[in-house]
Amino acid sequence: MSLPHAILTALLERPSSGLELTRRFDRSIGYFWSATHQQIYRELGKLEQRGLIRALPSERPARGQKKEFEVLPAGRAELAEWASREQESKPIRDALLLRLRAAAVVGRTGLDDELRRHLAVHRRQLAEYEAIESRDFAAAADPEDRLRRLVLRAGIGLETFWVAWLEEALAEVGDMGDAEGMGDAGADDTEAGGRPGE
Amino acid sequence: MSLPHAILTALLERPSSGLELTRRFDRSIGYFWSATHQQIYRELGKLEQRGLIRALPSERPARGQKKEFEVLPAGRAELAEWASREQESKPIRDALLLRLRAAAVVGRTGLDDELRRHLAVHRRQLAEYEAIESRDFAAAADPEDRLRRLVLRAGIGLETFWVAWLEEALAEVGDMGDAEGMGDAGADDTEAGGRPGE
DNA sequence: TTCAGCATGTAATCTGTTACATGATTAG
DNA sequence: CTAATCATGTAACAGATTACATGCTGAA
Repeated sequence: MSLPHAILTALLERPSSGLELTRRFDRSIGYFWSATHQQIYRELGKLEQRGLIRALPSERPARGQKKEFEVLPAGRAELAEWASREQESKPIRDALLLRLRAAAVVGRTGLDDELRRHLAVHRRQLAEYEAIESRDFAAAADPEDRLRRLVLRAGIGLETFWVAWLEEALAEVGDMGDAEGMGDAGADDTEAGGRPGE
Repeated sequence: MSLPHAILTALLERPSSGLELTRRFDRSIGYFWSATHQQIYRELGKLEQRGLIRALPSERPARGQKKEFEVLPAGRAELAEWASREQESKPIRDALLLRLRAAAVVGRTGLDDELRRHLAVHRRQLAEYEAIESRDFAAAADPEDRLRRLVLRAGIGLETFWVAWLEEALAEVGDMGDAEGMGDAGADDTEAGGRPGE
């Protein structure tokens, strides 16, 4: 149930049309909560029905015409309530880690190319975040900007971690030689977190 | 499309029944790809239909009776193909970061309690990973275990990051005083990654 | 006047979540 | 024999993804 709240936050920061929101989700908010335009339009419809946002009056409201939304007081209240509610964070869900685990059983074909590719992606993302930080938050003073900077620093920290881990992984994998580990080594009991209790 | 491959990996490591898989997903594999028992049973059914796994012959196959599965050669091939295929990693999707962003607009009520709560969770998880590492991977030698250890080290790195970031966040938020920032400060143009291009 | 790009939307499908249903086994 | 637990499932729904459909606007 986070997408509607992501949209409310974005609309409070600036009233926007569906496509404008989509573009902003490709950049700022979307850095940690992505959404496609289909999701956004559907959710805008629901939020309007619930009376949390409204379309700004337009001369010609029609299909293909721009339609801007703003947050109503009920929407702000709903967002404030959600933001202060207890919520558990979801566990990690990362396909690359899963693939490494699979590679331990079916072989490491193409693994180092893939690690290198991901390393390049994370290095680029890290550089982007750092550019944003020095451009927009060189002297963050008010609480609002300090909170936004904190969020950005989470992105920087995460990308920094991935870069470091991928470098470690490449060194490890490069060190293993060409043996592919295709044999049925899966019969042993070793499993991260599992040896004694399986 | 990762859940079937997570299951294939787990079954190659050890043939199991649905509930056994569920328990293993609560620990090792589930640390980075979680799944409920309903998802697992549904997926086991599909994998069996596709001829990628089969149920081990049992005396009395019936409802309520344990039913163990093993991976067929076609399943191993499918997993090997998937593991070597190019795949993009999904962007970050974290509700806590979203809530910080919302808090910048609607106020920080209850935020520091929530940060403290998350900090405790991540500290506990980090300790758990570290215990697993020293217990199961004190002397990892073969490539299979080195890959599994690498995956575990990703978990350790991520939790380490979160602990550090949450400590930083608590210091920042504690430093902001009791002003709640409820004013309509959202009308300014500042947005992480957005100032010039919005 | 046609084409590219902007803008809004629908439909189908897949994945994940929550709630519930049912049978088998074992301890008291 | 009853309750707890193990074990396998079904159903309904919510959320996310992919593909497609439609209308408007301005430039070549």
